[in-house]
Amino acid sequence: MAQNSKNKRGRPRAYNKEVALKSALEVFWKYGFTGASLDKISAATQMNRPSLFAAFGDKKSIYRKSMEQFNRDFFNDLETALFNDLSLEEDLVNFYLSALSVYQSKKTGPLGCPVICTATTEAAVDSDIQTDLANALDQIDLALMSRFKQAIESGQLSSLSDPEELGQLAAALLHSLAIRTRAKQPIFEVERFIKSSVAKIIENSR
Amino acid sequence: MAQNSKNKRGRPRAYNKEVALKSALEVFWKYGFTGASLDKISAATQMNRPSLFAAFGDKKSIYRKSMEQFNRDFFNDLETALFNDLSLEEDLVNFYLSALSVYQSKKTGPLGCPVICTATTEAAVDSDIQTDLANALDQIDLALMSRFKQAIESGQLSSLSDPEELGQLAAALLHSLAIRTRAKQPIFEVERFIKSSVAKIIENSR
DNA sequence: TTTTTTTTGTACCGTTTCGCATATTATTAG
DNA sequence: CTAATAATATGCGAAACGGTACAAAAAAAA
Repeated sequence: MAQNSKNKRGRPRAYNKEVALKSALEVFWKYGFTGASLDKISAATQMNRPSLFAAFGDKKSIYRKSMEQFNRDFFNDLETALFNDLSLEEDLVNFYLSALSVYQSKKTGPLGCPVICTATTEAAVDSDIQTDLANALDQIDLALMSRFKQAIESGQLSSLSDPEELGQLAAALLHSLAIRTRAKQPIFEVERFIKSSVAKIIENSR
Repeated sequence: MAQNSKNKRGRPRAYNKEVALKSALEVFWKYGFTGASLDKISAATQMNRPSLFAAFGDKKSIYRKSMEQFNRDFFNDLETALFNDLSLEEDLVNFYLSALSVYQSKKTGPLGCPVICTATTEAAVDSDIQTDLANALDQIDLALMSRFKQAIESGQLSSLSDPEELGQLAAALLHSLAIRTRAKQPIFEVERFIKSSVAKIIENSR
């Protein structure tokens, strides 16, 4: 399809929006919304401050757009793992392991979930970010609920179990994982936590 | 007792350390560590900035001390609820309800847990705060583990169940509660979440 | 080439930040 | 009443903050 679309008039931009947002995300991920200065973002994206503003708007807009992009990609990965037609237990474990690989991905040290770990602070003073966060949490709840519903319909879970309640409990595991990863609890064994918790959640609903 | 101890030389201090730290906490609770300015804290405590410094040290020290005080009080309440010699299920539900009453206590709107919701952001850039957070999480894990151990010993839970794994799963519920409260998820029913989750955790270990 | 368009790069503005230096006030000791 | 002590109150200063005005640069159109 090409149609290179580079027939535009002025000076060509030196950045790529998606790449730049990803770099901006890294800064917010580490420093949080308030702690991330535009100078740091400017350095990370290699864009001047006026270019940043022209491309994405003010600081809050950059933040929300970078989180939106992260959410989109991250959620795609999670859903792929969760709806992989394996057993419920395997799909769930893979779901958490997939999340964990992102939460631990930073070379600078594990930073947990950028949304849960930074938007939560800001949610109290900014209703837009609060809404973004609530929506992100809803999305996770719903995806898990949907997976449990599927398991009930396919007979893997008792029809007496409530998919909404199961979904919210399973989501709590993810929230905890996000926090614990960033806190770097020394004695915490992540994989044991994941496997034993998944087993407990499923076990009683057979 | 008494020995009024007010035999001190200079001008008497106009503040009470504990009360001041509590006021400072409110500011950090809402704005987070970075977002809370010393001017806001000064206004909330009705202490001048130099008095703040003389009493508690720099901003980070104020933060850590106010969180420490909160943790002490909060954890006391939680343990009281958790070790109340009721059934495991009742004690657990009361444990979460007790936490919830704090998480929702702000008139300005529910702010969740001050430690989980603000220290998490800062943990990535400050190793002291990261350690404080990790210790706080450990403390919760251990208390819950201890309660499960008690339930196993008293025969309420199967001796095959692992108290450490149960404790960490139960703690995850608390983490989730802290976040969800601050995010103000519209469709989320807290008490149903608590009761159904507690039931699921216990049910399968009978 | 010249003009037009779009982005980049430099530099600045007004505000807010934290920490501290200094002056003032209130209390006790002598 | 005076001196010593320990707090409060005022205010400064260097740095960092977010946002923007304006000039330089790079490309297409004429």
